[in-house]
Amino acid sequence: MSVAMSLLALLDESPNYGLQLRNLFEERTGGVWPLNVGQVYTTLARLERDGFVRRRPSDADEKLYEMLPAGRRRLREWFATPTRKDAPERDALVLKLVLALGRSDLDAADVIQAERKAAVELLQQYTKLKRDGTEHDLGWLFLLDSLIFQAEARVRWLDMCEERLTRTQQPKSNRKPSRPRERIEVKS
Amino acid sequence: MSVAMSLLALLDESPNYGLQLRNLFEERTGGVWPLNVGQVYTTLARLERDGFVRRRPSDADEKLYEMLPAGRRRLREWFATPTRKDAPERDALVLKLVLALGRSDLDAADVIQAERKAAVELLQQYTKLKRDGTEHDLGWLFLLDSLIFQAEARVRWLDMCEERLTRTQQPKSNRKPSRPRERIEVKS
DNA sequence: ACAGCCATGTAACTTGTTACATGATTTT
DNA sequence: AAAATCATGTAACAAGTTACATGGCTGT
Repeated sequence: MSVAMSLLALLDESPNYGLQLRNLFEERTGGVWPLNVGQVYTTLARLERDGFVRRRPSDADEKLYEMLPAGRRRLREWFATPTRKDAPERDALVLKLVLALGRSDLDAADVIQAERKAAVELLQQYTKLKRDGTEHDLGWLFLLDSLIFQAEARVRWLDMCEERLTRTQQPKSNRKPSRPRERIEVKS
Repeated sequence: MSVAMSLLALLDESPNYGLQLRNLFEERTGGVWPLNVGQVYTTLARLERDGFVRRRPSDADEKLYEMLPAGRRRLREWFATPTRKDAPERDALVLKLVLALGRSDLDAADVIQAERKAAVELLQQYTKLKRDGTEHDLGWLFLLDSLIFQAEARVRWLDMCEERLTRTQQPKSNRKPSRPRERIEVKS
């Protein structure tokens, strides 16, 4: 849906061509969400099929797409309606931990540590990206902040999982000496 | 991938049938992530096609699936390797805000408010679910905590966006009187 | 027999995704 | 002219998802 709605939003500003739409999309999102050109064409075809857009008849090669009333309605509706799903999306990382818990052949704490390392690296990557970002577009800030917030939440969650895990395993005792892990500092 | 990996993990514990696998999955995830039975069968077929599992030949009706070495390798690899994507997933809500910023026909602040309301409701739903959860499974706790952390992060992000927005719009002044919004309390 | 559930499937569809083909235009 | 780049497309696939068909079993 995301790509389709993006194209509708862009076309609502002005009729446009495929590649140009790709470029606009990547501009708006600061290149954080790359978009394969091919997908623009496939998505445009699907939007056309569904009666949301059409190729402007007056255009020489009929490659210029423009909005149709149904498309405008769909877009308005999308903006107005909070995106709620009946069930939360399945989260690969969470699933991995849940499934790791039962297994005798691996230590859930190890999985947590590996994932935590990756998550922290990602977080630092985002904060760096935000710091070095030359663009001062508000949308770009929103996007980067979102990535950072989500990544932070993930790291904190992993920490809580680790804590919960060691707490329940405490009774068995003789755990590995838990070297204190480095504190991560995150500036908003 | 999530469903496929779940089935592999469950089959790694013991060979099993389609419906039983669905039930096990929903048990482990406390019903938070419903799984259509049909999808179990389609996914099993794909796993079989790829040589990760097979129908046990000794089984009467050949409906019992069991793990193959390649499947075990795949599973081990999945547990060992942090899930990193080359680009972050596109986030419909973030996208919506980014796209809303440019538009003259709607106020981004309204979109934020609507989404914030929905996000807070979701968060409260999760905290309630966690509080009332009769099961005390560790995996269930992990899962619920993850949902809560992510939802919290989302709400905070929306607040930050709103703040950023009003700050940049301040100059223009004569904004709507910003009634103080209710504080949400979240207990971990 | 029949209603109802258990269980297994499958056809069809959605969104996302990319590798490749093709033609047009521009640069060297 | 050859190479590079722009631009449009298409075929094919992955993963998720559901509506429906089918067959077996169980209790009334």
